[in-house]
Amino acid sequence: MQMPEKPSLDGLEAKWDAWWQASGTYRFDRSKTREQVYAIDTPPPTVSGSLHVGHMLSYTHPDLVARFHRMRGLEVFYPIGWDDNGLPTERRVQNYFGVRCDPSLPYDPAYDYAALERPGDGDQIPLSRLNFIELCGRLTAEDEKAFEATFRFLALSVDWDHTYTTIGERSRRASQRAFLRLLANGHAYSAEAPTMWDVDFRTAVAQAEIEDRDQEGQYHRIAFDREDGGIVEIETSRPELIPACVALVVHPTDERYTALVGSTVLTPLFRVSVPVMAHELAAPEKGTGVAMICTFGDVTDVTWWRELGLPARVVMQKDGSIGKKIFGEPGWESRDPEAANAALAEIAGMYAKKARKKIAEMLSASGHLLGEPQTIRHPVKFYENGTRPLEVISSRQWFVRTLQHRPDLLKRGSELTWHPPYMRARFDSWVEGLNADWCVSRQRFFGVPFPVWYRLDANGDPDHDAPLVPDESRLPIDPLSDVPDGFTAEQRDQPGGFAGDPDIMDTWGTSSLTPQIAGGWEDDADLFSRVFPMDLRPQSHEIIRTWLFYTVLKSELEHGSLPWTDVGISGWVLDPDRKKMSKSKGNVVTPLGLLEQHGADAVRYWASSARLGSDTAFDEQQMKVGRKLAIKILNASRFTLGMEAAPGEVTEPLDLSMLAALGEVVTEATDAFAAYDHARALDLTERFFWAFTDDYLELVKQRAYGAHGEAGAASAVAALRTALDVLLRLFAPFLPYVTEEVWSWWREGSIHRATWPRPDDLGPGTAHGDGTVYAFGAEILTAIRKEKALKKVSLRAAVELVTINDTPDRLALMEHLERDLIEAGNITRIERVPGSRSSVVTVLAPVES
RNA sequence: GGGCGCGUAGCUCAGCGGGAGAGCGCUCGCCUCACACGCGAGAGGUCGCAGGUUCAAAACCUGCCGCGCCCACCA
Repeated sequence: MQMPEKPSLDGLEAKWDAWWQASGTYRFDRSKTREQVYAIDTPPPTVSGSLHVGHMLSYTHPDLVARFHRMRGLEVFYPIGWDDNGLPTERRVQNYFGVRCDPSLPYDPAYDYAALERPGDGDQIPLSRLNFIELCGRLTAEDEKAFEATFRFLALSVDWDHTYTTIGERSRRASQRAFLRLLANGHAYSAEAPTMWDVDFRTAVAQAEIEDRDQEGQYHRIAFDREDGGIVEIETSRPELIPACVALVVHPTDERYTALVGSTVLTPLFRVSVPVMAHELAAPEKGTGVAMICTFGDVTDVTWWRELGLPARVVMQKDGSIGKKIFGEPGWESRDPEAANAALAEIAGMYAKKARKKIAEMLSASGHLLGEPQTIRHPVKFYENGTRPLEVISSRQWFVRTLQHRPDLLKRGSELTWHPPYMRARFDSWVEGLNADWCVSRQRFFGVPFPVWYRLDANGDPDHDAPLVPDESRLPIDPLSDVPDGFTAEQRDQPGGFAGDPDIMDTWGTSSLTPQIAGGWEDDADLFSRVFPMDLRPQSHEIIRTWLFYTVLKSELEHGSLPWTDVGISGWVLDPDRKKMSKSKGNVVTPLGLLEQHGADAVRYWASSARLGSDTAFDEQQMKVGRKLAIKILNASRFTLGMEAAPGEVTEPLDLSMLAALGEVVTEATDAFAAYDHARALDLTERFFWAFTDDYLELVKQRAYGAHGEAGAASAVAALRTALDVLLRLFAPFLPYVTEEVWSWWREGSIHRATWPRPDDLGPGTAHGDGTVYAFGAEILTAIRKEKALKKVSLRAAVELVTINDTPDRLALMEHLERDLIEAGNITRIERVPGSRSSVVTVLAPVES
């Protein structure tokens, strides 16, 4: 036995991480069949900055499950990826290097990126699309190394030979293949349609990436002139869109306005004749009950525009400014084109906010603004990463059908086993609230391109209705570099030639395929058959509507099945103010700093004590408790294994009773773990362990040293070792480093490949024993200690007499405890008084001077 | 506006039909030959509020109040 004189936690992480990697402890054995495999669809963290404290929580949870099932004999498929593609990375690269992507520039294969690596440079150096993509790849590769180091410190038992990136070749191939198949079977389509648009990033965004933010705005009460005299009053928070107004709308049953429906009114300033129409969505209680329909102020406008068959007069441009249009031309008829053009010229080029103020002034001057604008707070839609409100802009985009699959998706949601179950409500409410198909194209650069080209007609106009697609064997392709079959490179962007689709996919277009990418879908059909559908999707709750939803959708459309059977939802880490731990705070408290300060086992202990689904307070105190537990395990192990007496048969009733009690813990902890309640499994184990060291060790210590002969010592040492062996394995998923360290002192191989304990491991005695003797012994010991504490004497202080008043049944147990108690309490004599009460009276010996 | 979750000792939480609990913190002790990075003991709570069901409610039902989150068409 190799046991250090003074055991310590220092350096355990580096030592065992290296050993695990070298011995392939967590390597996936792909010879196992699907039934023998437990597969986890690990979240690929976004590589656009640093890990934060929340990651320590949400990545520890699946690791606990992985280690539990691995020890139970399943082969665990536990891959990990890095989500590097997407807008957050582009933004980070732009800020980090001071560059911007200019797709009009030619690619420079010899570009000197080293010259750029001056963080903080504010210059906007233009880079070609491919150079920009290469630069993104360089930075994310650095981040990925740092992420891996932190996760390995945390002891995630992933197979580090099995990693992927979402911009990598396998991910691009899988994403493009999935897209082509969706296109082929009609689940994907492109359309020129109004979509939510971020004017800063200049890209379409999907419903899932939109969030409401409460903003200040102004209600403007505005008069529209009726052509037969009189006015109609409307209220709007967006008067700058009056030039884009195509109609007014009222509710069909709103008697105030019934007579108006069918008439026309003139828009103020622009003098455009627009109809007053009726539609169910008009809310009589909002504003005046008359709404202005613009192309497009919001998504309701889109509905009205479509359902009422209105024309489009768009003034909002893709950069968020008001464009120049010419009134008087077809589609832009006005009763006074000159005035209309003059009015538009006043606001052209302005962004929405400025134009709003300007047009309010103009309306005021013309007498169409009624009263003062009323300041209000109202929800405004933003892209989740954006800073300016979204606009509705009409453009050509790719969509994946979701609306028509709603019933199937709800059914899939109900087939999933959710941990905790109530999280399913979030999935359901999201699916039920879907109002648009998934807009999956982005007008960005660092992502997976759509693998399609378009024929150009003689005028050079693309034929979007019949895209040219590559054979799947060519994937992945870049349509802006690669050439479709039957064409030559010279025909690119030439009339009669072809053009590549310039867009990339929503980052979720790739992330929604993590089970397929990690599982080797099509690239490695053999592997895929052994891991898919997977067992567990661990994730946090705020991405149920994105990652979880899209993954279920893709799996349904491609495989007609769920991608996994179980979902485990981790909560958030809250700072002491009960707010979600913010990025800035997360940067002050870095994961690596925490791991170094408290030790990985301690951080894992904190994470493990949080149940799935519930948010958790960031609590370094709890990490200190975890560290104390790990140190206690070291010391208790050293004590147990340092006993000189040889272990023998467990014969003493106290020893058998302790093992029986531990058997109960094994059963309950196993059940809890199997039900994804890791926190309960830890709690049960920890509770037993502390009582084990405080009471059991104290009770048998002297006997184990040989105070009552060889047989008594042999029984105690055997029981101690058996208990230690089982406790170490129960602790192993939570505290992988300290348990591996102790295991290495006296056992072969890794504890993380050892068998998860079963009640049978506690020996035959447990079959007919129970914890009664052990519990009673602890109770008496506590009573004696209490007396000493109250008398403020040492726990070694001699006790002259202990009188135990109790029922005959319980007193009978003393037969098995008396000798051990006398040693543990330094007692001269124990007297038993039969009765009905349960009490212990202790008489201390006089203190010797 | 709809939905979900949570309100138990100063803090973090467990308990979810019959004893109000744990850890931390606090107080008081103890160098006891595994551990002073330790050990022992103690104080501390009308279990958010109000009704109801029950022999019995922290736990079940109803209604409030508070907190957090998810969803919802910006007039």
